[in-house]
Amino acid sequence: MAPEGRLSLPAEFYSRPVLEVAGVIVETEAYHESEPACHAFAGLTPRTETLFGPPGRAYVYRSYGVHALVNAVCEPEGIGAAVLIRALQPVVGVEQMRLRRGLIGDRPARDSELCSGPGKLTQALGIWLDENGSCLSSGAVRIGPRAGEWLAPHIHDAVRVGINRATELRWRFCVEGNGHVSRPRPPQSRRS
DNA sequence: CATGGGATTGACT
DNA sequence: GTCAATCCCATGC
Repeated sequence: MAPEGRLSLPAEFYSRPVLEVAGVIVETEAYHESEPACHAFAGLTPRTETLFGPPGRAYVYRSYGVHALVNAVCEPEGIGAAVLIRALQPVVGVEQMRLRRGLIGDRPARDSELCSGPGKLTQALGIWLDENGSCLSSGAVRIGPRAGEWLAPHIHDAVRVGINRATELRWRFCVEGNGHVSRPRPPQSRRS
């Protein structure tokens, strides 16, 4: 067994490109055409074309004129729905992420500042608007199943961030106690 | 055609 | 806590 512990990695793990970056999704939000916070609520428009398209593709749009935010399109084709990827725990390519994120003030980003927000993570991963419509199974940006120590995390639900409508829905989902989620942090689970 | 409002972030008080 | 940056696009006249 490996001296440090429980897990050793197959050689295949190391066959990746040296500039590849990867992380574990620790925060998401759900959006559905049936509720007005979803872009698809307005119906099929040039902007929402990807949202109404086949599932398993990336819906990437510009936020506040500045940031690119990435979603995983869900539900059958014809239904506008997606999951916004809001935060990652960085795993592979941390220094590449740090380069992409640039300076925070006068210093490099801490690990917890690399992907702790929907705009931050697209910057850290190098995702831009041209990824809109790309396949999340076979494209440059991929999402895979959880594995190992990240199986079955405890999930905290909360109201979504930065929206004014459908605020009753608790469709924000964070891995409880994880230090890589975005602000506002969900309250720590209490001792009982 | 003009307008207003963001699924945000980082700097600053 | 406040605020500007920055631009697409939905909406309304």
